Amino acid sequence: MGGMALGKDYATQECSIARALEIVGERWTLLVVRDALYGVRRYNDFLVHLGIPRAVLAARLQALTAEGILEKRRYQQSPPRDEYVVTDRGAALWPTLRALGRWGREHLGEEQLRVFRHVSCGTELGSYGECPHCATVVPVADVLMEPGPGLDPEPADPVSRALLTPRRLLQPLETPSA
Amino acid sequence: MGGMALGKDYATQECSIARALEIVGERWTLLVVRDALYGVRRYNDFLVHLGIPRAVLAARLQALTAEGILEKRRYQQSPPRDEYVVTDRGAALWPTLRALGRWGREHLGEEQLRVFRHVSCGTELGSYGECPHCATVVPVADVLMEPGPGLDPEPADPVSRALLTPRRLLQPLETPSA
DNA sequence: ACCATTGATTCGTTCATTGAACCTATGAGG
DNA sequence: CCTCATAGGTTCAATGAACGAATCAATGGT
Repeated sequence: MGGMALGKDYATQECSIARALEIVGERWTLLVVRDALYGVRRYNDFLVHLGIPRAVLAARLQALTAEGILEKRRYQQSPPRDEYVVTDRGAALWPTLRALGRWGREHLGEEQLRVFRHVSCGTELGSYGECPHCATVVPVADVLMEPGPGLDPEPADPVSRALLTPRRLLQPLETPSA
Repeated sequence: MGGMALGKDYATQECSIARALEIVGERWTLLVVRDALYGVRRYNDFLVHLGIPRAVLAARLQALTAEGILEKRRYQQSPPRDEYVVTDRGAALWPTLRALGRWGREHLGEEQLRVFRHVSCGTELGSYGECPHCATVVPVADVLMEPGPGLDPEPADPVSRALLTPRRLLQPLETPSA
């Protein structure tokens, strides 16, 4: 199938976690998926927001597309331009990212950088992305993201600035790009 | 503090997920934590179960200890021998690993390799590690792990064999070691 | 003709991973 | 006392991946 070059797979492991990490466990990969869930779709937006080397970004986008986590789609013909959109399989990584982010905040002693709420009731999400109030798993598209108290209110790059306004996950990001 | 050498951190990222990945995002690290949650504690048991290079294992154990995810403790004096035990901070990574494993099984088309149940009622855990019957999030120590239908019933190494018997998470693994 | 934008590829340097070999401390057996 | 076995590592050369700067390609605007 895709890459799976030497040393990239956990050969001896008979484990779903290991299989998952073979796909999304490389450096930068989960941050690309995170940005995609936040609504980032364009090569240049990933680039400036992540501060990732261009070659690595190209490799990750290709690998994620090959694995069906992102989908490459042409959004304009006349200078041919492509964007990368999360698929259902990619959106299904939300609970993992939510759990990881929550662990990071609770155990690395940070201020809250982003707040995630159930859009229909306003309740803040639990560790796995569930709504404690409604006692249901919140679909990714119904998650509202707001800036938390610890987040820089005047970030340098336009993508970070666009991500300051409260927005639903998956909602495509509009970049001023000027 | 510990490592954080050049290129190991996601410098521009103001994000709890990125902070978390700086600690547990390197190759092998989450599998070491997984094994620790399964009850593996000894250098040699990690080694044979993971098939990890010795130098990398030593580096990861040291880093995880420095970050307070594992605790190094002497379990016998006379030939001085140490074991690595998960701390609360390490156990708090369970939701992340649970979410990742679930994604791996559901989206990479695998048979179920391990089954996790609420020990007090026997109900299989839901998508986000909760008990559907008791309607609570199950503490890590109350999770019962059993082999699933897809798991090899006659594995080669003694650690995998010891992990075949139903057991609670965190419960120390007894290795026949002969 | 020239410059700007978007989405990349190429390339030399640096860093991390790998696997084999070696080292240390101790105890057991002969 | 000598040797082997065990547990827990360290050292090293070779390979692979990441980094960042430079370049390229297609198009459109002025």
